[in-house]
Amino acid sequence: MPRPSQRDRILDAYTELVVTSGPETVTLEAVATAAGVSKGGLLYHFGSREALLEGLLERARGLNADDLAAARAAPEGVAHYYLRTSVDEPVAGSPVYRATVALIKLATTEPRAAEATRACLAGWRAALTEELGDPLSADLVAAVGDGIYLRAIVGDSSEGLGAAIDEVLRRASPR
Amino acid sequence: MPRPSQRDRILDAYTELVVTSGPETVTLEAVATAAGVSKGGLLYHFGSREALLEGLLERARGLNADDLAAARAAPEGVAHYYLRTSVDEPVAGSPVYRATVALIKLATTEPRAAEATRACLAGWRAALTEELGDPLSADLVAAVGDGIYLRAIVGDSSEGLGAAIDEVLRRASPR
DNA sequence: GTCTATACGCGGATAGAC
DNA sequence: GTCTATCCGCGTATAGAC
Repeated sequence: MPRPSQRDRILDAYTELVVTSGPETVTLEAVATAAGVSKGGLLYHFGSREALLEGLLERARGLNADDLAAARAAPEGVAHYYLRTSVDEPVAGSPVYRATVALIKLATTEPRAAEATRACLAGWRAALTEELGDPLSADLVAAVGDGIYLRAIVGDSSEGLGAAIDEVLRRASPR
Repeated sequence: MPRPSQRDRILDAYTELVVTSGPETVTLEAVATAAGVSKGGLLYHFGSREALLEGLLERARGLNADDLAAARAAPEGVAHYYLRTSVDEPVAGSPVYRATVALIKLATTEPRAAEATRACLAGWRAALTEELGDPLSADLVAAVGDGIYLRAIVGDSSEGLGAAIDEVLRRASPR
C-alpha cells in the first residue's frame, strides 16, 4: 500500500475539519476544497466517505503508536510525557494530537472510531502501569490525561494542571 | 413556560438516541418514532431541529444544576459524590447522567452544547474548590471525573477507579 | 489523475386535512 | 394536537470527458 502525497493532504484536511467543526458536519465537498482538489478528485483516492474514515483511523492508530513509543523512550518518563503533551498540544497542535482529537470526536458517532480510541487509551494505560508499578497510580494519571482531553474537546483548557505536573505525579503515587 | 408531558417524552427519546447513536445520525423521523409520534407531531412541539437541541440543552442545564445542589448537600461531600456518580451512573443511567453524556456528545459538533458543557464543568470545579480548599486538589478531582466521562463516551469503563474512590481522594489532597 | 455534470436518496420543513 | 402528503435543498456517488 503506497502513500502518494495527495492522499495525505486529503487526510490532513479531513482531520482538520473534524477537529474544528466536528464530524458529520464535514462534507466531502468541504474536505476536497480544503485539500485543493475537487469532489471527483477526492473520490478517486478514497472511493467513499467510509473509506476516508478508514484512512483517518489507520493513520491515527499509527501516529499514536509512534507517540507511545516516543514516550517510552523519553527521559522524563511515560507519565510525565503523557500529562505534559495532553496539556501542551492543544496549543502546539502536532499531527498526533490533531489525529487523536479527531478520533475522539468521531468516536461519538462511529463505533469503529470508538474502538480505535479505546485501543489507544488502553495502550497508554498499559505503558503507565508498566512504568509506575502501582495500578491505581497508573489509572489515576491516565484518568487525569483523559480528562484534559475531554476539556480540550469541549473548548476548555487545563492550565492549572499543566503548571503542576510534577506535583500531580507526586500525589498520584502511593504515600 | 409550561411543561406538557409530551415535550418531555420527545426530549427523552432525543437524548437517548444521541447517547446511543451519537448526534447527527439522529433524524427527526427517528426521534419522533422513538417518542411515539409522527414527524409532524414532533414539529408541532419543537418547530425545528434547532429548537429541539435548545430544549435538550436547557433541560440538561437544569438537571445538572439540581445534581450539583444535591452534591453540595450530600453528607459524603461534593468530591466523593462527583467521582462516585461518574463511575456508577454509566450503569445506573439516571436522567442527569444521560443528559450530560448527550451534552458532551453534542459538544463535538454544536458550539452551544460545548458552551453548556463548559458551564457544567465549571460549576463542579467551583464546588470542588470550595469544598477542598486547595485548588490543585480540586482540579485534580475534577480532571479524574472528566476522564471517567470521556471513557464512558468512548465505551470504556473505569471500574478500577470506582473501587478506590476514598484512596483517590486521599491522594488528591496535599501531603 | 483530476475535473464537470448529473442521478439519486434522504432529511428538514411546510401545508393542510382531521 | 397530531397526522399525511409534499416540496426543497444538500450530500453521496457515478459517468464520462479531458
